Amino acid sequence: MDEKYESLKLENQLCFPLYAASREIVNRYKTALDNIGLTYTQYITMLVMWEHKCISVRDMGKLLYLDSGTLTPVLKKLEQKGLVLRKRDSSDERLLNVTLTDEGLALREKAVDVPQQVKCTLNLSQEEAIFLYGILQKLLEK
Amino acid sequence: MDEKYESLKLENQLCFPLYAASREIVNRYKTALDNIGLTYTQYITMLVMWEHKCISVRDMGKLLYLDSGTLTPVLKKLEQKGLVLRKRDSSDERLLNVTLTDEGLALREKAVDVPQQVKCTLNLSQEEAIFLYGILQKLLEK
DNA sequence: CAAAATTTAATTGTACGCAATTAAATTTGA
DNA sequence: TCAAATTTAATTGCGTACAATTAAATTTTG
Repeated sequence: MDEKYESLKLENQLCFPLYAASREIVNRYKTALDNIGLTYTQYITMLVMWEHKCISVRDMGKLLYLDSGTLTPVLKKLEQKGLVLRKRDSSDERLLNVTLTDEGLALREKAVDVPQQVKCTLNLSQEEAIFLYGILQKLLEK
Repeated sequence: MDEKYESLKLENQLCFPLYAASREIVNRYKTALDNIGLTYTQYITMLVMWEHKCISVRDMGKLLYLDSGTLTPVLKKLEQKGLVLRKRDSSDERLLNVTLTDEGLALREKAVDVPQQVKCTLNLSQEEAIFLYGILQKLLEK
């Protein structure tokens, strides 16, 4: 009788637990990130900086799937904190290069055990984690 | 040498693809939801309304893992659109009951093929979808 | 019973995300 | 070559998320 609307039940949505779990995990980072003075978005931005040392906003956006509308204010905040520098590329003034400062690099020492702190609070087996990672990558493919 | 920082590489984070995939999926709902005039948050709120007809903000919050800080403005917007009514519970004035209007119920007819429209754009097999669902539920457990 | 504790929704303030637009720099192509 | 198209970051505006606080209603407890 109500079969017609079966697909609209919350429990039949795949999107919803994905959305809820994402927020839940970001929340579990909160305590660990508070200790190093970063928000989650600032943290993943710093993960990119620690790997690349210098990168354009464009390339950062590709790695994080975020546009300048989101990144510009985040990067300005990180600059305020003294963790990065923002400077136009001399050979292409459209590009803005973001570079890691000594202070930004130093923060990595404090961030190094953040992943472990959070992993402890998750209930996934190694196998589940790997499978989940694979599926999520597939979802992210264009 | 750099092993110490291996855990801080973006590709070794489980949280990041979860966060990125969640945003990606919400985005894939955009076109279908634009057609019925809802945002994603308004949509999942309406999913609850279509199932329950009448529910308190408190219970809605438990189902969606959202607090009144998020829900109050969403529900006010849905009320503006004429899709729901907001009224204090007569036996406990602390509670605010949200009820579906005829217009809100009518919108379900237009929403009924939203899930199918979005599912088409995903690349997951039935098995993968079920496994993903199970893992996400596990993540959402307290 | 009455004071204290709890529950509930709303409000306030901060920080995203993202679409759309703008403006500047660069590249392309007739 | 130089006008048109493209690329890039910034800006603007809207809609969440969420912590912290507030205020009202209810429940608990001494």
